[in-house]
Amino acid sequence: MPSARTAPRRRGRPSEPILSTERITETAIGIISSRGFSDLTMTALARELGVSASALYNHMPSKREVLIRVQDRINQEIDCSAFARLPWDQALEHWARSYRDCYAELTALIPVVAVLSVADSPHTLRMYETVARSLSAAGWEGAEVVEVIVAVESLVFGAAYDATAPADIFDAGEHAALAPTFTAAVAARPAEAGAAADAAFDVALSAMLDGLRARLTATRGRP
Amino acid sequence: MPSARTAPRRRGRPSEPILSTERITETAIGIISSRGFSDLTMTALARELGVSASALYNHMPSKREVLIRVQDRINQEIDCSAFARLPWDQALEHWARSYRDCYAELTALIPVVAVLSVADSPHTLRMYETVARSLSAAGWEGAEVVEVIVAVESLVFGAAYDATAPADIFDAGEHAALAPTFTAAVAARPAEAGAAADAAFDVALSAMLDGLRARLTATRGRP
DNA sequence: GTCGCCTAATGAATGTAGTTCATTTTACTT
DNA sequence: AAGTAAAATGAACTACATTCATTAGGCGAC
Repeated sequence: MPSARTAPRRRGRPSEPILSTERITETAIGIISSRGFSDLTMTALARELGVSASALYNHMPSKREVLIRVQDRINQEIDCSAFARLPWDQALEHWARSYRDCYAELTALIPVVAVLSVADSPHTLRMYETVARSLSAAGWEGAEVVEVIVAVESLVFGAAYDATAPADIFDAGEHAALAPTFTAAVAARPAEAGAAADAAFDVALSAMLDGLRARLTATRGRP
Repeated sequence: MPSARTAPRRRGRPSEPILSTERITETAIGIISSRGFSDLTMTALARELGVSASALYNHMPSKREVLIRVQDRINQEIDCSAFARLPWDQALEHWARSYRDCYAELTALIPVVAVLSVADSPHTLRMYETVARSLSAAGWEGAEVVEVIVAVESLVFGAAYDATAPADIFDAGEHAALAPTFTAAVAARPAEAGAAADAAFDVALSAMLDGLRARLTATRGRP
């Protein structure tokens, strides 16, 4: 409980440093987990750390930098273990599901991470290397390796949004008469939002993997 | 040029209304197109309309509402014409490409639209109905219709981010030694960011469509 | 040893954005 | 003609990220 302090610290450098990039990053993740992404403000982060907001800027140049650190840490949670024990396609499926689950809780990070250079994120880079090795060993060649990764990742980010959408997102409301076919199809979905999103992700992911498998065997057929 | 006014308007209701939801929406789109999404502030919008910022709140309850209107208008730009003249899978491909192109320019809108109820967006709803009819006619049944739409849409949103990512997003920089396989694959990509993203989207979309085609014929094989 | 620099904190201030509110003026309704 | 609703203004409020001047401890060089 670092937020509970009795006497306000006096000015000047403390004997023992209070902050570090690691502590800031972990506290940021803690706030996101317990209170949600929108509560992650520099002020809230500072309060949680028992420090003034401006002190953060001695360790992080900007909030964006905090988010970059958070992202790299979060990506460690993505389960890449399947690549060590399963063929590329099954491993890719495990990876994609774990990836989506991670970011379904963190959709607010997607606009940041989707356009973030991997150069600043060593753990993320390690993850890509694991995937790339599996694909390469399976016969994917050259740029295709990256294209397959990007393909799955694109689906994952989009599906993460869908996973957090409210249950009634496709209810036409008063305009239902405008879209009878669509409305009927929506009515056939599971009532629970999570189940509906899961079903759609299943369809999407298995279709994409089927297509990728077909492409790989077609390519290997004519070397 | 509504932004150029000589005398500041005096207080009170004007004889002729200056604002309307339509005018606000169109001006918002104009700002996004000419100056970019980040320049779309309520203040900038008001200035462009020759009005004070608070006046906007007589017509829109929040900025979010402005974005919802913008989104519904933007979705009219998505090309759905292929559904009238091509089989479901080819039409879906045309639609997905047009959809991605639209949102590649507007990634900042994705977090809003991806979780937005269609009830407030009649044009979006009409688009879904067009797609749903084509899928339904092709033999997709019940909830599958929505699942296919969500599958393609998820890919589209993710790919839109990828399309706007900087060219060096996958450059490992000083950590290249950590990821030799991945780095080699990245080096084989087209140098130009747009071309690389297009190639990845091609792989993703054609894989997904191949998989969906296979699923449909498999289902129809055993009724 | 003490001088000076770097580091790491505080607290005040700044800038931007979205939003609210009291007020004013006009149009519309009865 | 009176009363109500609509549509503008301008000032104020809030939240947030960020900057700046200031203060104080740690530490290496003379």
